[in-house]
Amino acid sequence: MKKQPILQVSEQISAPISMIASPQRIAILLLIGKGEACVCHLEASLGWRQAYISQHLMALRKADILQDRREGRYIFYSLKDASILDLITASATLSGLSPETVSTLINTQVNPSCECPQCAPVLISVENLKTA
Amino acid sequence: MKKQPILQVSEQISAPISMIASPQRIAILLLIGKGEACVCHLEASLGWRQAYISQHLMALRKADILQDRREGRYIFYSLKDASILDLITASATLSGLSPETVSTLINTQVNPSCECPQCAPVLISVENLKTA
DNA sequence: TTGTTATATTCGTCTTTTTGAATGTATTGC
DNA sequence: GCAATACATTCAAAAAGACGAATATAACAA
Repeated sequence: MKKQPILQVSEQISAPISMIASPQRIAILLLIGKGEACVCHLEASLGWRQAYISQHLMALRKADILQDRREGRYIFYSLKDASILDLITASATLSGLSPETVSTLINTQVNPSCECPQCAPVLISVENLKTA
Repeated sequence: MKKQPILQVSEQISAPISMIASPQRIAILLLIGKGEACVCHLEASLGWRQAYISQHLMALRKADILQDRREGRYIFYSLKDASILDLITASATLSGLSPETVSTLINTQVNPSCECPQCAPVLISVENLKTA
């Protein structure tokens, strides 16, 4: 198969699409949304094994779609370029979903099953408040 | 792996993306663009075997991304929803390509190697013109 | 009807990707 | 130091997809 110029450009174009072309990747990206999410958060929200989630995160990080930030024992992932959400929204529209449906999913909600600093911020008891 | 609601929606969202997540599919869609293209046109432009192209066209048709129209011996394919080009453009932008680069590729140019009615319209000779 | 052209389809193999299992590493608390 | 927690990495099996070869169909022409 000869490599036509158009195929070379197409290879470049298809890179981001190919990277996120799976329900799992889409779900992870939606959960991260415009905010941050740690692995335990995704674990609690998706119900998958930790290692499995890390594999996807690793791939997305290597593809420069995600970036990570360590905070103590937790590592928070966020989108390197939020416009990847536009791509997801565009695909959702094509499959008949309303942009609103997507936006409600994009919002990073607190998950009560997750115990990371973001989902379960340390509560200050009344007694501690007094001394503060 | 349990199926969380978000995964079900993600499956729906990922359908169009997954369908076009390959350089070959992208190239074909760009060549069709907002116009029409027959298989022989794609064959001439891409330099691939006919059967191989037909396989991709068949898949894209079954996925409701393409529609076809027969005209004599030729079958012309066109996008069922031109907004799939927006998805392609969005991915191109993410990979650092300018929207202009994409638009120049989208234009359906005539290919001198293709002999379909669109690329090589029947020329009326001077003599035939006289009698017309 | 027979041949030719344009395209479709089926089948099998090969390559890639996905996913699970097991294990490794970094950080915190004791 | 040691144990526990949060996450990463490697490896291999399984599933999916890509691609080539061969063949089928549909329309036109003679």
